[in-house]
Amino acid sequence: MNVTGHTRRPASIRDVATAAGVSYQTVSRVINGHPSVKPTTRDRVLAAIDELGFRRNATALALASGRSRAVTVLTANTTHYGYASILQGIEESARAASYAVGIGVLESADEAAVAAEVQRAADAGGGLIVIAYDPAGVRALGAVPAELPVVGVVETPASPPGGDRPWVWTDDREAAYEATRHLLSLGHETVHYVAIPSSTRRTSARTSGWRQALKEAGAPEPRPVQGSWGPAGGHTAGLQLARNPAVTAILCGNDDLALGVLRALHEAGRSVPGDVSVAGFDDAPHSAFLTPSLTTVRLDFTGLGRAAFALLHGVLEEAAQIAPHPVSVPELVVRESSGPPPAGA
Amino acid sequence: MNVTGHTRRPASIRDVATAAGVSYQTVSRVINGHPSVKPTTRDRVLAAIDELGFRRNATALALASGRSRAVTVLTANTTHYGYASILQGIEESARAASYAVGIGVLESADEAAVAAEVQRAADAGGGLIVIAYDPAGVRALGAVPAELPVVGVVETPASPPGGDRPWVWTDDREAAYEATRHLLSLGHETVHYVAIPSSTRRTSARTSGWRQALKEAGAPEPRPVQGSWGPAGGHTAGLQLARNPAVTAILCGNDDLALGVLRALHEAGRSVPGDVSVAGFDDAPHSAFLTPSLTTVRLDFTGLGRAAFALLHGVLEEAAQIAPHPVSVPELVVRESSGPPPAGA
DNA sequence: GACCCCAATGTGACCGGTCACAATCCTGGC
DNA sequence: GCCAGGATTGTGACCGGTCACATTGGGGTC
Repeated sequence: MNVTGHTRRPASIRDVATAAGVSYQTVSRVINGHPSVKPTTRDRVLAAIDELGFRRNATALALASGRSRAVTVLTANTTHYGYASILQGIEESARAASYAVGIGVLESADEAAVAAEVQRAADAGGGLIVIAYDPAGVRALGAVPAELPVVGVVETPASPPGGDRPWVWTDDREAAYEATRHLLSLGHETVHYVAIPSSTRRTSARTSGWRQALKEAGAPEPRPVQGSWGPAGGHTAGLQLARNPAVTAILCGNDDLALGVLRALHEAGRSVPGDVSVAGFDDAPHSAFLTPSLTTVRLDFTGLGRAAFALLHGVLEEAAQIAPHPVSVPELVVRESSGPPPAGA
Repeated sequence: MNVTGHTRRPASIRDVATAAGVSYQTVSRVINGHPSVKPTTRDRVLAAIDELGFRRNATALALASGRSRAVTVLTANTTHYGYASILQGIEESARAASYAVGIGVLESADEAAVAAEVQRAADAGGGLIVIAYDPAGVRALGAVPAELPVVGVVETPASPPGGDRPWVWTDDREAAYEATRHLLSLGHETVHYVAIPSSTRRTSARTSGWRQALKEAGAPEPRPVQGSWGPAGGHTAGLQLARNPAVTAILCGNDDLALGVLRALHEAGRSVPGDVSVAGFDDAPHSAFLTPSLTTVRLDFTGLGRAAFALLHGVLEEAAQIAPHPVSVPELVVRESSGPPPAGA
């Protein structure tokens, strides 16, 4: 360890080289684990490295070699549970692989703004992971230049927005299908749906899973209510649905939405699950502790993030053991907010 | 724009130079806005830049100049509301200043693990922002080498863990004080406290604000109940408090904790605010939509993040207009979960 | 018309690594 | 005892920028 105090510039490989009495190239070989270095020499170099507290300069490495061991995550949001968990999963495995993680937030879905963000991310070097659950993300994924290594975390793999690139996804369709079936199986005539904003013009995977379950059961298909991402949107949608006495079951695009719906029903004087059943999506940490606790579908966002990184890692290094389809299985969690419809209905 | 298709290596300043018939240094001057370049020349260079689609290589810039326009945020968590919001605030202003944002998660508070993370962050170059609301963060802040530009987001500015470095903080003490006073003013004999884990051994700012309010009112000071960060911890603590019929008011270290407490009280058959009043901390997005909606203290985490970045920015560049004490003012938000104590009490 | 000065531009070295290739050292085979 | 050939090690150039300094070209001033 360097105890001399004068820690001016950090030591470079040439400093280490002179200290060990070898050439800088030999030092380079040692830190890269190159086989043909005489053990004696290696030890001398390692001693010098330790003595000078040498650390390989990541910037220089990136410049000289081209590879940068870095991922930039492009996302429209960092605070929502799902997004944050994906990010956490990415960071976790990136750290394990000693990759640096950068983030870029897509504040607006505006074409120019998105393009600028993608550019910035590209400038950072390394790989890219784009969370494409929303219009901004989808647009960003599409704006990534073809030569850049990128993995998309997408809502649904069908009809890729950005060509044939690697994606990961959760089976939202199946998840929505199961949740809807659960509600129907309790005896509800049909299930209403409060949607999160769709990432594209097309019908979202969640919506189509819900629709399929209704169709299979021969249940009437009400028009989905458009929500936003947060509880406020759910609240608005919930007030609207609460006015309709025929509504006895509501599936929500995510748990925050469900929270808002729960509140709206309470304000409208309709009890849950006595009058109306509510189910959410994601199993956010607080959902189990609501009153009533929320029936929801648990999605493994962290695992999704890990899978995304693994995929990117495979693309960036040929040590690629890419899991073919890293789809995690959604799990229905039944809690207090769902039950049979009221006797009269 | 480059339309030739063959986008091999991106253009460098030397490519631009030959294209414009000048030396690379002149190109460098143009992209840096150096004054002494003849307008004619500048235009020629700009044309070449546009033609070749040149973008300055951030890595090379960092290596050659030393400055890297990057911040790394070190945090123990990315999913909790407060942390995520701070991160969002940082990213927001970093983007505005065209700084890259990196994140490093302190998964364990273990000394060696923390030191490793700090090292990694240091290797990334640029500045550092450490969120030091918890033991891992505090330890990380302490482990940052003196020569590294760093800003700490700390719980309380007194008795700095890392020497006399720049920090930002919110006035948690005042916030807790106000919340407690609010509950006392409703007529409660005293206020119980469910604490978030303290960042240090010492009494946290929130705890001491609560204590002060009690003392001033001459109210008895019950022992704080130790919670965790999430709803589960609040639930456990809440069940414990619910057993004590004397408890009529509970202040919680954050809204997630309060959520758990609310649930526990419900399970114990104690109504809120009829039997017990509950107040939280942070004003998370869902708190307004709980049933009952949560009385809490709103803290401007995003603003805190912005302030942290501004401070760091000032340290990194002498264009430093550092706001002296970027303390945002907490605001009490009274909702349904707090009210007068039951008549009999 | 000589001289000086400053605006405008170019040259070489350097940041801290890597890569490709050259040079040296040993060691065994004949 | 000589030489081939692999094991070790060293040299020079380069990645794409910046920095410090040298060089050129006019436009005053006297």
